[in-house]
Order: sequence, then C-alpha cells, then structure tokens
Amino acid sequence: MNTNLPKNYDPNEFESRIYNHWMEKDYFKAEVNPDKTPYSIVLPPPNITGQLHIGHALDHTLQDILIRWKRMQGFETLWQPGTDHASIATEVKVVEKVREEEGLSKLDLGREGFLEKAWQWRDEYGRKIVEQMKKLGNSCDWDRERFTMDEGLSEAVTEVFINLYEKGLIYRGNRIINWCPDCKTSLSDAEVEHEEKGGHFWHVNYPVVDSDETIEIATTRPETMLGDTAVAVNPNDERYNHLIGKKAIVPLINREIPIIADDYVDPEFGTGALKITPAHDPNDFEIGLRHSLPQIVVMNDDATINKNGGKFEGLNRYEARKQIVNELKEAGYLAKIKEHQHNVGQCYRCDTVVEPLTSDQWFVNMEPLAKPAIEAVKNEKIKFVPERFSKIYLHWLENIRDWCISRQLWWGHRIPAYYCQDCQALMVSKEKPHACDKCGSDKLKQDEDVLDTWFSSALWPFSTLGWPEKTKDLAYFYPTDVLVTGYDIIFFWVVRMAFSGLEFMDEVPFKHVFIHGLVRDSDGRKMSKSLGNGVDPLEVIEKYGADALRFTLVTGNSPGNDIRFHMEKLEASRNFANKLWNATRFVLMNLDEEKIAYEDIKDDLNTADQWILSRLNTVAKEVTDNMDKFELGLAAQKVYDFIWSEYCDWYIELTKSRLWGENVKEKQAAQYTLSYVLNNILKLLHPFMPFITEEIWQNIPVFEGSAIVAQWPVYKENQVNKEAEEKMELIMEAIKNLRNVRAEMNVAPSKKAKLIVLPGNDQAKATILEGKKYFVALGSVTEIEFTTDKEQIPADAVSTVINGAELFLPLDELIDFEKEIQRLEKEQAKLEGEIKRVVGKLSNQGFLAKAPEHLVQVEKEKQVKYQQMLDVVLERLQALKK
RNA sequence: GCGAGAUUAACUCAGCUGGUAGAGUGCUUCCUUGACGUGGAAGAAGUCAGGGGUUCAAGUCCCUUAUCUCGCACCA
Repeated sequence: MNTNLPKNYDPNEFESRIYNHWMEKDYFKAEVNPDKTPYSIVLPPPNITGQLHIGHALDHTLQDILIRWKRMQGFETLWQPGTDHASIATEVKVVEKVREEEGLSKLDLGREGFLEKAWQWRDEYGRKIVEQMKKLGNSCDWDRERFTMDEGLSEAVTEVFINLYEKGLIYRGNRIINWCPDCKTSLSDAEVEHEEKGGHFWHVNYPVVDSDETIEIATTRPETMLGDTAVAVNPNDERYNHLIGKKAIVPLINREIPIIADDYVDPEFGTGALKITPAHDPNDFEIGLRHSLPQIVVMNDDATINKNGGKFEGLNRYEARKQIVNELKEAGYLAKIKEHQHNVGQCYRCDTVVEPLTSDQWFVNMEPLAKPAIEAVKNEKIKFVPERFSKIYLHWLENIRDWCISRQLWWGHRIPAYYCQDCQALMVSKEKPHACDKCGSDKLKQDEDVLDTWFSSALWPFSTLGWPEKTKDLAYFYPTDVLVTGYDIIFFWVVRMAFSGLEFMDEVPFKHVFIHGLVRDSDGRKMSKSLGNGVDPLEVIEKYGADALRFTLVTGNSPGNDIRFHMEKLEASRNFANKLWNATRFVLMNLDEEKIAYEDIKDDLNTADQWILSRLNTVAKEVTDNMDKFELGLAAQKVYDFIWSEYCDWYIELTKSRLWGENVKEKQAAQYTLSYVLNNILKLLHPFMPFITEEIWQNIPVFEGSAIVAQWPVYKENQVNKEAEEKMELIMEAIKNLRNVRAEMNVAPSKKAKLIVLPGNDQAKATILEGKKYFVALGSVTEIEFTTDKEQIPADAVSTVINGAELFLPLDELIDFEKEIQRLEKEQAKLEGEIKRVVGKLSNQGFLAKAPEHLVQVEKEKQVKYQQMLDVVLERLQALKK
C-alpha cells in the first residue's frame, strides 16, 4: 500500500484538523444515557486573569488522559469545562489596564462603568483560554461551558447564601479580619501567605499611673500602640502581680489603660507584659472580648493612620512606626531594640503586608460544615491520591476558623443583603425587597460588597450541572469521579467543594482527589512573571506539538510531586512521536489494500508474531492497572517502551524477511500482526498522545472509526503465550550476545560469518533453528551449522553462551586471541559472581525454609544454568590458551 | 514548634503491594541495512544520604541522624 504520510512527523500539519474532526463528530458530547455508566470530571475553571500557563497544561493533560481513557472503556464521559471570574485577581488586572490605557481609576469609572470593562476583559480572555485548551487537545464538552458569574451559577450562589443565612451558618459581624491595604479588601485566612522576615523588637516602657514604676512591653509593630486599650500580664507572674488592676499610660498619646491578667500571656516570652490592641491583632482581639476592652481602629483602608492616631494621622503605617520609635526614644520611653525574626502575613495576590483589623464583614460559621467534610475523608468517601494529602486537608479542617466571605470589591457576586436606610434593618433575599420588614421604609440599599471568589467555585461540581434545579444531568453525573488539581489549592477549593457538596447535595462532590505538583523551571524555581521564567504552552505546541508537550508533562513523574520542565525532554517526546510516525510508514508500505482476516492466518503466525501478541496483551494489562491507580506516568512509560523497544526495535525487524519473501501465507501473517499490534498501540497511546494516534488511525484504511472512540484493549488471560515469549527471549538473547561479541572484537557489521551452534538440549536447538532467519537478518550470520563434536569447531572462533547452547563465530583472520581470552575471562568472572550469590542463597537454611517455593526453584534453576555456562567458558578458555 | 516530601548513574527523574537497580539526556565506540540520523547496534557509569533495626531477603518496612524543599501554627 502506498503511504501518503510525509517522512517527518509534523504536528502542525494535522493537530488543528484532527481537533476539528472530533468537534464535528461530537465525540466530546456527554449525555444522560441510562445504558452507560457515567464518568465525570469537572475542570478546575481557570482564572480569566490571563493566558494559561504550563501548570494548566499539566492539570488539563492529566484530566484529558483520564477522560479519553474512560471514554474508550465505554463510559459516558463528561468533562465539564468553564472559567472562573477570579474576583480579586481579575479586578486587580482590570484596574491596572484601565489605569494604563485610559488613565482612569475604579472610582472614576464608577461601579457600572467598571463592571462593563471587566466583562469586556472576561470576553477577551475567556475566549483566549478556550482556544488554548483546544490546542492542548482537551476533550471537554464545550456545549456545557460555564462561567462562575453566568446567570445559572449566580443563581446557585444566591441560593446557597440565603440558605446558609437562614440556617444561621452565615452571619454578619464585626470581627478581626485580614485587610490588604493595597487591594483594599478583606481576605480569608487562606488568602494570607506567611513569610519569615527580619524585623525588630522594640521594648517600650509604659508608665504606671500613680507610681514611679514602668512596665516594659515588647512589640514588633509600635504603630499599633495608638490603638492599645490594655496591658496584659500572666496572673501567675510574680513580677507583675502587684500591678494587676492598676492603670498604665500609653506613651506619646497619654491614654490610661488597665493592666489586666490573662492566661494567654507567656511570661517567658519578651518581657512577659503584652500590650493589647484588640482592633489590630487577632490574639489581642480575643483577649479584648474576654475583658470587654474597647477596640480602637487606628488605620484607614489604605493603612494610613486615621484620626484615632492623633498627631500621627495621615502617615502610612511604616512612616508612623518610624516616627513613633523616634519620639519614644527622644522622650525616654524606649528601653531597647532587638533584632527579631517573625512571620509576616502577606496578600496572596499583591504581596502587600496584611493588616489585621476589626471590620464589619460576612462570615460562614465553619464548624458545623467542616464536620461532615472531615468524616467524608476519614471514611474514605473521598480519597486523596497520593494518600498523604488527606492529612493536610484534615489538619486544616480540624483547625478551621470562620470564613470571611465578604470582599470590598466590585467584580464578583454582590451579596444579596439589603439595609434599610431608615431603621438599619438587614434583609437577605434573592431580589431587592420593596419595603423594609421592620419599618416599611422603601429606602433600601444593597450591600456594597461581593463574595469571596471561592464561594462560587465551591459550588462548581453541582452548579455547573444545573443546581438548584433538580436536573437529570445532576442525578446522572453527580458526584463526579475525580477531581484533578494542584496541592496548592487544597485549602482554597477542595475543602470548600467538599463541605458545599455535602451540605447541598448531601453527597461528596468527587470520589477521588488526584493531586499533582507544580511545574518548575529547569533550575527548580517556581515559574513566575517576575522571574520571566514562565513557559507559554502555545509556543511549545507550535514548536513540538501538543502531543509532545502532553507526553513530556506526564512521563517520569509521580502523583503529587513537582516537575522540572526541560526543553530536552520535549525533544525526546517529539522524537518518540516521530518514531511511531515512521513505524506507521513502514507498516503502511508493507500492507496490502484489503484487510486480512484472523481466521485466514491464525495457523501461520510464527513465534515472533505470537510473542508480540502475547506481549501486547500483557502490556495492555500493565497500562490499565497503572491507570486504575492514577499512575499515569508509569502507564505512559510502559506504552513508550513497548512501542519503541519491542515493536520497533525488534518486532518490525523480525517481520522483514517474511514481508519481502515469497511465501504469501507467511507474509500475510506478518502483515496481520503488524497491523493488529499497531492498531492496539494507537489505542493504548491515544489518551496520552491523542493527535498523532488519531492522525495515523485516519490514514490506515483498514482501521475503522476513530481512535478517540476505539475500544480500550482488554487483557485476556488465554492470550498469554509463555512458550513463544520464552523462545523469542532466547533468540533475542543470542542475537544480543552475538552483536556484543562482534562489537567487543571490533568486527565490522559488513563482515558476515557462519554461526556454529553446540546445543545443550533439543529444545534450544529447535528454537535456534526456528529463529534462523532472525540470526541472518539481525546477527550478521550467513548460515547456521549445528554440531555436537567440539573438535569440529575451528580454533579461531569467538564464542558466547546462552541458556542451553554455545555459539561460535569463526572469524579467522579477524580474531585477536589475547583479546578473546580477556573477554572470556571477564565473562567467567561475571558468571562466578552470579554463582557465588546463588549458592550463598541456596545454602542459607532460612531462605530454603521460609522463602516461597517458586523462588527457591528459580534460584536452583539459575545455579544449574550459570554452572553450565561457566563450564563452557572455562573449557573454551582452556582450548584457547593451548 | 507540628506535619509532609525529597536525598537512587554526570544531569533530570522512575522504581506500585520487600525477592539479583531502570529510563531519558549526556558520554565512548561502531553503522549511509530498502520506516525513522528526530535513526540503529554495542558499551562505560550507582556502598540506592549516614547509622541502627525487622526479615531467609530491604532502594522498598520501622527507628534515628544529617542536608534540602514545602505546608501549618505561631509569642506580642
């Protein structure tokens, strides 16, 4: 058959075409189908903040592999795509863009105007992201694409908010929260990153009222003293016992504050006296509540000092700190300054140091929700892969604090709460109420804030399927089978989906959480904009193809571990694709137009055919088993090795003599097997490299349908052919040995030689005879001669031993006796080493008594085998030395 | 402080339920054989971080030490 495949693999030529083909045929479509078992995955919706990066490529590749594999196994597969509005992250980007392009601020535009810009941004990037995902080969059901702020999902958000509010699980309160002075919004605990930083410990003397004494406190943030409302000591601290109940004076601002006792204070730390600033420190806040202390917020939303800070008003917190320290020093209040390492909380979006402060916010009461989510993992309704991540999940949930969900932003789901302007009453409802519940006033104003972006993504597994409607999709596809995501968003997202699903669907949102690591650069650094070491997946695809990218990302790494991204590896993957491409060209060149039926050739399959068929069967099992365990890297490696080493390097070579020979039946048997194995190779490889496998499939007329919907190979026990495998292994071992001998003796491949075989048993003789043509084709052998008479063997022959036979190559003038003796002595040493090991094992009574019988047997067989081989080598050495 | 991971060939990494160490890249030598030089053949190269222990048998299980990452919690 002619092949119209070009000589070199060129992914750009066909990847888009193939993708369009799949789209036209609706292969990605998921429908409720009672005759099939559903298998569903929700795509972690990428943020619309920009383009996708290589980390997305990894995340999506893993999911696409699972989805394609399950589709081929006959499941009704749903891969639910979509994008996330990413409230704070996107708002930051849009603000930046408007400022750069139009010189306008958020406030200049106003809420409506700003949102218009944000939606424009969303349209642009949402589209780009989808384009990128298609380039990667994602087989998502695009008809179902959702956006966290589209109508249906927004309704789900409102529904959940109201529901939780009515259950008392959402409340509004004045509490201490994390404030980002740059983004000017509150943040949840998960959104604060802690970094160890060098700072100072300022020791300040607070004068005690009506006394000459002072009490020395230590602080890392002197500016917060403007908000001090107490000094606390440990009740058991004898140094300060006598001061409890007295008053101290805050220096510089001269406020009198009580000296109180609280167990929280650690006498060993610092000076043992703690200034209490309830409005600007989480621990102080708690102490303040216990002692009914006033809360004095001393900062504005941009972290400048407010009017409560007296003369420091208007300074930013660092200027204020500097000035306060100076004035303390001048006034003699400063006892000492010490270097101090401490953890500083920073905003996860802009790295600005977070300011804890009290503020009116909305919270979710987490404890009742966390409980079932903890249970679900403990009783394995949700399983983490790798298992160790369940610890991280559990630890976080077991120590969870209430979730601050309100954000002082515009881009997001506006909180469905309304305040009466007349009586301050609060109403929570889907639509704006016509009048106040309490006073009947119609002056109602909606809460200005939006919800934490993770509030909506928490609902993703069911909101995308139509919830709160009781849809058929929901009944059929929920719960999803596996969630694939990076370990970095377990807190943000996995946890919140878990409790949301349990609360609103009464069932876990996913059965498995398959965790992967981060893609790092070749030096192991995190990829980031500031380092400029990011890799654009589109550029990689342009150069190497999507298949090579996918294969690179999936091979050679294990679940949960980070990956270093090397361009060299991409080349290796591309080369592999090229190898398969050319193997296909070979097959096509040697295939006839009409399909060969198995029935017609089944009696003509030779040992090589039986061997590769048996191996294929085993490999299919190994690949499937690894997939079942989410060991996608190992699965891919198995396919790779089978294709390259067994199919290309050996099997194709083994068919050549028959393909080019006269015997039609033999030829057809080879053709059949080549084609059959290639067909199954394409299936096994398809989830990993969908484009090239489909392209090849479409180019082979006898392959019906499409690779994407081909049936995944099933392991059949009765297809294992141990005998053929053993025979081929013997032949391959012999050929390898011959090649090795020749290479070591520096014999040119063009110098062919006769092979003289001294068989040790009939079976080995039969196998070698059967493999004659392979020795000729692959071992530079001209003919094979059997003998039992050692005298017949020329003295100038080099030799090698295999299990059951001794092989000689008479190379006459080419042989260097000294060299041959050295080579044999090396072989002798190797065999003696092996024998020593085996004998050691077999003379160990413990081993004989306790090891499984078959392993003992194996060792015994080895002993005999190695001993025979050694005898042969020794004999040969003796002959040579004479 | 608590927890997790890593430590295997020059480099990057696999190695699942314990049974004589693997891959890719690089390196050395050879090969224009009618699929592929993005290729083929052969080869060198590892006290599996150190130390204990369990076991007939440990890279694999347990303990411990060291180094490096990463989470979480932090005491002002």
